[in-house]
Amino acid sequence: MKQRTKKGSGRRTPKQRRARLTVEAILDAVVRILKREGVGAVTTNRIAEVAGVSVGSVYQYFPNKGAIFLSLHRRHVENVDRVIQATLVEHSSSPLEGLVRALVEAMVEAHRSDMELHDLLSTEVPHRGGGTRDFALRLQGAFRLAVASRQQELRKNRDLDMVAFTGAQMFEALCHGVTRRPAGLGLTAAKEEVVKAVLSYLRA
Amino acid sequence: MKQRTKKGSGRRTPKQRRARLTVEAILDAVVRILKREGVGAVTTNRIAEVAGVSVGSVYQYFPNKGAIFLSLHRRHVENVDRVIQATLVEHSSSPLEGLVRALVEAMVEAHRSDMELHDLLSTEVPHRGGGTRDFALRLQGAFRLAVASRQQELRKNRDLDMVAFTGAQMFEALCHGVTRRPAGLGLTAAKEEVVKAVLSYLRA
Amino acid sequence: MKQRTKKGSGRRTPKQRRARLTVEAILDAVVRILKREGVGAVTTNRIAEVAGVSVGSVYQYFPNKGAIFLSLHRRHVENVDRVIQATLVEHSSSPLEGLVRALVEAMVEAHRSDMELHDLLSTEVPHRGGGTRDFALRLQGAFRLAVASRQQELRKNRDLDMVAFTGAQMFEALCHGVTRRPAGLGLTAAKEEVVKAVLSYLRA
Amino acid sequence: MKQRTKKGSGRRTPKQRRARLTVEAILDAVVRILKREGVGAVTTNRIAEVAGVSVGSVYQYFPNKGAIFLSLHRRHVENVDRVIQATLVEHSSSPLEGLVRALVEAMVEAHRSDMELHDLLSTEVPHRGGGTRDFALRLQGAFRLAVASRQQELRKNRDLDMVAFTGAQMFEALCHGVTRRPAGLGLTAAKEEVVKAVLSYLRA
DNA sequence: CATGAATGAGTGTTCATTCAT
DNA sequence: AATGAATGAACACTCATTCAT
Repeated sequence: MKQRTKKGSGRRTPKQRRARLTVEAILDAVVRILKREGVGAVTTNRIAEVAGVSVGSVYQYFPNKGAIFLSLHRRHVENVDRVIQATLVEHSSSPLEGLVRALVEAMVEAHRSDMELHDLLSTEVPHRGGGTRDFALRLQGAFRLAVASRQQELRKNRDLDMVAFTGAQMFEALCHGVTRRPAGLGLTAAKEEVVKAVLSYLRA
Repeated sequence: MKQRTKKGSGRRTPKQRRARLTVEAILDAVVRILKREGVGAVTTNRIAEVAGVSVGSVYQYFPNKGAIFLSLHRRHVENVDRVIQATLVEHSSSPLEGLVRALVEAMVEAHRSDMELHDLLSTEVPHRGGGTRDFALRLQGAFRLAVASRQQELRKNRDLDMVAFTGAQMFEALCHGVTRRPAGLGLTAAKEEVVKAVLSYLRA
Repeated sequence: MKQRTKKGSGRRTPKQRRARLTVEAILDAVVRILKREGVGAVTTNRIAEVAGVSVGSVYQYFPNKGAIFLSLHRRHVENVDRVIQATLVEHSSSPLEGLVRALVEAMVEAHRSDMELHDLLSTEVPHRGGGTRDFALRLQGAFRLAVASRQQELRKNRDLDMVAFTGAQMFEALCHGVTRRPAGLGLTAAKEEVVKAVLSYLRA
Repeated sequence: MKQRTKKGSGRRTPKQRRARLTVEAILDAVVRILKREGVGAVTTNRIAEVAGVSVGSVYQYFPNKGAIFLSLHRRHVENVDRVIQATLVEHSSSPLEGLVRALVEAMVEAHRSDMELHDLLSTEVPHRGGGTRDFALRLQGAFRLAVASRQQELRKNRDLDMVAFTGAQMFEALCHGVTRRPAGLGLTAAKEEVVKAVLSYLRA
């Protein structure tokens, strides 16, 4: 209230900027520790140390350790979600195949950039559905939209809910799979296989 | 060395039987605590208490806490694996569709019986790939086998490795999905959708 | 030094008035927290919050947390002391019985108004004799005075120091007792009993 | 259940004996730290160190730090209570004066032996009525008993409840006072003054 | 003077693990 | 082999205090 930029622009007050920076520093610190030293090394004091702040500051922004992990999960999920939504919009008038290919491309890319982190997050960090559920639902929504507006490419009388649910499920799993594919399988081929799989299901 | 049955028969000594029982009691205790009280409540002392043995005994059979979780993971994976392998054998001469349907049926059943546990294990209990990797590979193997012996039902010149990998991936994800399907989707329909999805991919 | 009213009048500068107000706000905040949330909740930050000032301001007026409690103790003790001294003066020429009755009346009244606080202060807040000793001494002084000027009502050759000490002790304890009397004992009766007890000792 | 002495004697099993010993060691450690280093130095780790056990053991016998202080309070109160009750019984047929004198003697003695501790406990250690209330009630009970069986020494129609309440209150305060009397007042004289005060009240 | 974000030493408490019995 | 009391390193979290703005 006290400190406001003169114009009601989108710029944040210095306070808010600093806060956001600190929060990012903390989350990044967790990621760094996670990768370099494993979950066991992630203590609140270590986080503070690596983030270059004091433990007290960590607790200024997060009520407890769990909240930090949750935030991390959320950040990851939001990143991916953003990419997906953007792709969806960008290809709103492409034929199904183009859209699916773009989605696969985007998803795989989003994960390849930080796949190690994502793996750690999902296997080693406790997460009572922290946003994961949410993400799954949004992905379903995306699929529903994509399919609904392209009914002419699909067989009639298919249960849209079912298709969205199953399609989203398959899509996510297979995209993850790409980053984990055994040596010997090429990246491009693997992605193309995902596209093929998804399309063959949708068109079944 | 001291206590052995006189004959080298297959029967175990009482000692060994007791040991096996204790191990089972311990693993079951973990499951019970996990379900009723959450991961946070799973301490070695609590495990011993619920299992009806002393902490010392727990350490008689497991070198450390991690080993208990690993064993639990392994037990679960082995259960599922056993079912899969059995189905594979049983339907070794069925056509592809029959086999896939049977596999889905078996997999879903195996998970439905203890889906809550499996979810907890995979989201809340740290597991450095303990057996999960293994399981994925075996599943791929199963798919490779199934597909290889039914090449006539598939299009030619498909990369068997790729198909096995992608098929297995999809199969597992979708089967899991069935137990998590939104209210409104029937169980039978959901399973049939999985069959459809897998088949349409394999036959693509 | 900078800001002073031009004349050395008794009126305080606005600064000083504000300061006094802030100090009172802080002490009141402590009392409020003490009553509503217990000692455990009394942190310097909470005090500042409830007082409507910043932590920094709290430290402007008190060198540390202990000083706040000390001040509170002192404030309470001074309140009571003021009442006692006033009564003493007012009844300087009354006979012993009248004085004692008036003292009891005043003391009980002073405590009844904030007995809860006083109890908390004496049982839950650490206080290395902060002022309590002082108060006891002043009370003794009061008794010494009262008794010395009424020697004719007492038996001869009694040790004045002893009588003042014991009388003051008894007086304080019994007055406190009145506010803690078990249900069933009337207030007036309880006070009269204190008067009786003190008088019978002094006249013994 | 397992370990029992052959005869159902009062002897405890070694386990219980050891436990009791540890508990005592812990409480004694607190007292020692309290006296030598002040309340501020009483941390659970320090307690363990001084008691010669591990922190873990401290928590084996006390659920939390507060419980230790409570136990200490209780131990003190029980000590005093025991002495009082014993005196009461021993002098059940003495005249009032003898009983009161004995009670004062006992009480002062009980406190003189560890007056420093008692002061610290009541001024520096938080204690939400931990047994103090209880003790006050038992003391009242004692007085009621003492007075009731000696009605012939008292004036008629006095409210027994009132007398017990006020008498106990006075008794405790004055006995405490003895250990705090100003230099110049002799111990014997001070005690005798207490006797005089109590008697003169009871006989008023 | 006021502010309140930042600090970090220090605290209570837990829990995997050991080992004397 | 079984027991479970004892251990103590390690952790999450608090809060009195400071100081740049």
